[in-house]
Amino acid sequence: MINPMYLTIVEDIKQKISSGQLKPSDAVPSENALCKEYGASRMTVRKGLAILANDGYIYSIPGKGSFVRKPELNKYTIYYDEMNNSINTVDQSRLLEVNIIMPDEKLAGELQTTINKNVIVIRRLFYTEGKPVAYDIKYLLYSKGMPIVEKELEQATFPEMVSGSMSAFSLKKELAIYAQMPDKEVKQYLNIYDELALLVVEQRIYNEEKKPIGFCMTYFRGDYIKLKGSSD
Amino acid sequence: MINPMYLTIVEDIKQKISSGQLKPSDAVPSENALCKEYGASRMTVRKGLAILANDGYIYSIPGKGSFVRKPELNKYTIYYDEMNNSINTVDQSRLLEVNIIMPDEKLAGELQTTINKNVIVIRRLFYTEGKPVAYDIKYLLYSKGMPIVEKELEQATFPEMVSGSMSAFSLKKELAIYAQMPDKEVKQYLNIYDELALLVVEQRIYNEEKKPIGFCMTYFRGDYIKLKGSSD
DNA sequence: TAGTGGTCTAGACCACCTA
DNA sequence: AGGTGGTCTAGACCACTAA
Repeated sequence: MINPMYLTIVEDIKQKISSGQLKPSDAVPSENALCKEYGASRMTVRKGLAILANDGYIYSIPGKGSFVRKPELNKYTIYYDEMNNSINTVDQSRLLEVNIIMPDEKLAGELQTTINKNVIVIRRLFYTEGKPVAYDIKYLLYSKGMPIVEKELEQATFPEMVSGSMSAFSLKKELAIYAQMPDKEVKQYLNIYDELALLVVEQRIYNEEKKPIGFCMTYFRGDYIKLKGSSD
Repeated sequence: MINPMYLTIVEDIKQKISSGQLKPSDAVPSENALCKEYGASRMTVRKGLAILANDGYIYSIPGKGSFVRKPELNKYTIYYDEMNNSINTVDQSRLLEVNIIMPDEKLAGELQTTINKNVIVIRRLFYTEGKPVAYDIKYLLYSKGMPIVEKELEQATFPEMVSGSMSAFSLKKELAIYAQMPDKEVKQYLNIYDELALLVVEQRIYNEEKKPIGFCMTYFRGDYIKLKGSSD
């Protein structure tokens, strides 16, 4: 056999689901039935079903059976890196400001901290072939191990800045994406003289306990960014 | 015991990784070592390791061992539905056009078909509280089971339109997201009189063999859409 | 009570890697 | 040759569900 037996089971059931022979909320044959059908032991059958469950094809209810799941029609995976997107790569970065400030009330609320706690501000401009393509501003709660070398700060993405000071495995991250007209300040930074739309990406990073660690806004020239996502 | 043993193993190793006690590319103790450490059988240990591998914490190399994976810092999951986003819900939809056309060369290329094959066009306007918020245009290769009832077409999302004619499990989908200024046509449709940015979302749907089934562009008023994504 | 999935064991053989 | 992970077995006991 080229394939291990559990993969044969997986492929067979996937095929039955994809072809419509098994429809959402239909029952998959019981583990014992599959054992007999394939002449396999129960652990082997269960390994196959575990893979199907992990891939989102089925779910199991103790005492009842395994059933075909309704597919998630709206789910996509996106890889976001403020320095690289599907139509552009930042080849140069300029540090506009690195500072320690007291947050105003809005920022303090965003970071769930108080206005007398120090916050690091990092403002950068991203360039491609000498032209400014994005304006980036980050606010970080200080913690040990933060990069403070300018060369590092110029090149680091948001998660990278934080992952120096803690294991990146425990980070929770959120994105918000929207379109907006530039204000005067951003127009100046990005050399925008005529009408041009901005793509704005907000990033929030939390620790394991969902406490905010950092907040970031990146304003991309609309003609220099395209984000891509895909299912599976 | 409240937790099954394999979950204890999972939590222990996750904790060691999150705390930095085990770093990326470090070796996880071998299966036999874990068997002894927890007094468990090998299958139980392997079940724990399989979960860690599935969650992206470790990977295994036959003959060598299991190792801590570098976390994916840039990965996000986004749920996209042209009718619903994090700041707005479409409460009404108007069908502008349902038609069968011969594609021009650009569209034929996009759908990897020829200019003498029929293509369905569906153009819609989305409203919120009586105001137009998005202009939506879809091109579909015809196949059996397509919805052709107007009421269905008004309310269906792109994947829903296609999933009537085939199992949604076999679909591959892609998104592209960018910002753009509206042209005259879109300005009219969306009642835009002053400067307003558009968020444009392109959707592509493919069948199992990666052959295109449909292509869709949705132009959102920038003030009526915010897409959200998150890690894990 | 019979059937279901969830957990777990104590073996086995294999292919692979390192020394 | 000895250790590693990958596959597989033939049992076991449990909690849950349904008739």
